[in-house]
Amino acid sequence: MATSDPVYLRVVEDIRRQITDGTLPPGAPIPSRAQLTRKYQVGETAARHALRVLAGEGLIIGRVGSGHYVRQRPDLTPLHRWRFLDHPAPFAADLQSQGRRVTWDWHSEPVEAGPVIARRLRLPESTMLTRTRYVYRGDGKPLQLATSYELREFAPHTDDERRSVVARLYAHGVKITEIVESVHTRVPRPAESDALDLAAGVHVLHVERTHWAGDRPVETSDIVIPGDRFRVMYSMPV
Amino acid sequence: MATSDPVYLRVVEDIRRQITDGTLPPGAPIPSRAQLTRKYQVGETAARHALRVLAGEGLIIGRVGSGHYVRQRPDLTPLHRWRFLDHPAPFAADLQSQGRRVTWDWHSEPVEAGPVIARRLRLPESTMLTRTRYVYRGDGKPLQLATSYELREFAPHTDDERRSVVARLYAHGVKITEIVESVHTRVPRPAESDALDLAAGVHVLHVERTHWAGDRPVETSDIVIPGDRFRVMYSMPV
DNA sequence: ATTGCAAAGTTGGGGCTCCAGCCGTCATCG
DNA sequence: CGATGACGGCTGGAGCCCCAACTTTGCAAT
Repeated sequence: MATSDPVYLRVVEDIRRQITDGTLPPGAPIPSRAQLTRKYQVGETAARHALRVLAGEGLIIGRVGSGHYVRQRPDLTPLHRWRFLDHPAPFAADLQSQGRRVTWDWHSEPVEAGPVIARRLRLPESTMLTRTRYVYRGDGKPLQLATSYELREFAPHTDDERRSVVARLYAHGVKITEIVESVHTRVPRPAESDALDLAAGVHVLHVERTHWAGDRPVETSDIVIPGDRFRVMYSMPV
Repeated sequence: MATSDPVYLRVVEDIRRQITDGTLPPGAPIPSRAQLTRKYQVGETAARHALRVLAGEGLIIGRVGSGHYVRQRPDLTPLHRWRFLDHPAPFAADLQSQGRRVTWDWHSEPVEAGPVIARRLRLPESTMLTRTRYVYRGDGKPLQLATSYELREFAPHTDDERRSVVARLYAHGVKITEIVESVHTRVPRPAESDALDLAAGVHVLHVERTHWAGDRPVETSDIVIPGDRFRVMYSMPV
């Protein structure tokens, strides 16, 4: 705008425009630091900063040794961690710190993908998937519903495999390059109210998470957490 | 964790701990770049990066020429902009770009603060405040309810003054040093459903915004925007 | 006592450089 | 023909430096 706009902004705005208008589609490589300095006639510092800003906005993702790429869902801000309103600790850590027992409930019977999951995994609706369900419990009451879906060949067998999706898929030769999370609050569905034993009017936080290997979604999960006890808050990795 | 943790993390973790455990209260000054390099025996680059990361987490705020300070609400992530799900433009810009008429509806009759607003402004409940209400309309239907409260002496008189809170208060010798926003989605209250003519089951986005001058809150506002058309998303300034 | 001003300190933008560790590719060797 | 290893490119961490713009402070002059 002004006569003396920061130099790095020129780079940021140009690349941002190319991503939002589709010139650079999801997965497309962004020029490297060295290339940017030549292309925009800026110093390396400005080029680095521009890349960091774009990564902070969730438009691109940097992969060490490889380069920067347009994220699969540049429209969704990456979630770094979220917090309870009256609790400084991140949610996952919070569960542990309160000494709540976590039980694993794994369903190995294959299920049909269905329209929602099929769209997220780019598969035909009739594809048979493995459904893994974790139910976190504390004081005997369910605290969270988490269901993940993946191809049967990736199904976990040991408890260790159940713990880390990334490590398990890596063992199958599938390398997770990106995790996309979409978070919002909403009214719980009847089935969720039932399962979580919710009082009327209580909201839930809904997290949709998809693991990508390159341009291919390979695993997706839904987490439903009851509560008006927190607000969704984001903290960006810098 | 590992043997070779980044240097800047030591600084980040130490300051973060001091903020979360109350050693550094809201408003407290953070050591400057030069002081950090001496105190932690790190380079200036590491010190700067540490400050940037903490600012990115919403724990501290940098003021040019003055220094870095603990934010008044380090528990709330600062909102940079938010987006529609199916719209790349930020919300405010979006309204303008769609050519929607914005009407100003300013109530000069003083109102009592009441418990919620009084707590946010740290005033007695009986304090008489000026209530300024903006109602954005498009196609004749209300699009957004925004109500802001402030001391009567700061009341706006011209349309220009109504536009910028920061500029108006500055004219009164009150300098805004920080803006704290808390955002969440929820079920609309009956009065809001009425005013915004909402269908049953439609959620609203609720933004609570407070302007701070030093350690004193001087103006606060509530914005209620209807819609399941968007998700709350944050993009941190880096 | 009040005003004005200069000096010192601080942030944010920017430049340059070096290096470890990682990734891909390509050529060479068994 | 397949495996191995070397090499170049890339990111992220880190160091040092310079400067403009801004704030704060303290001193000096009115």
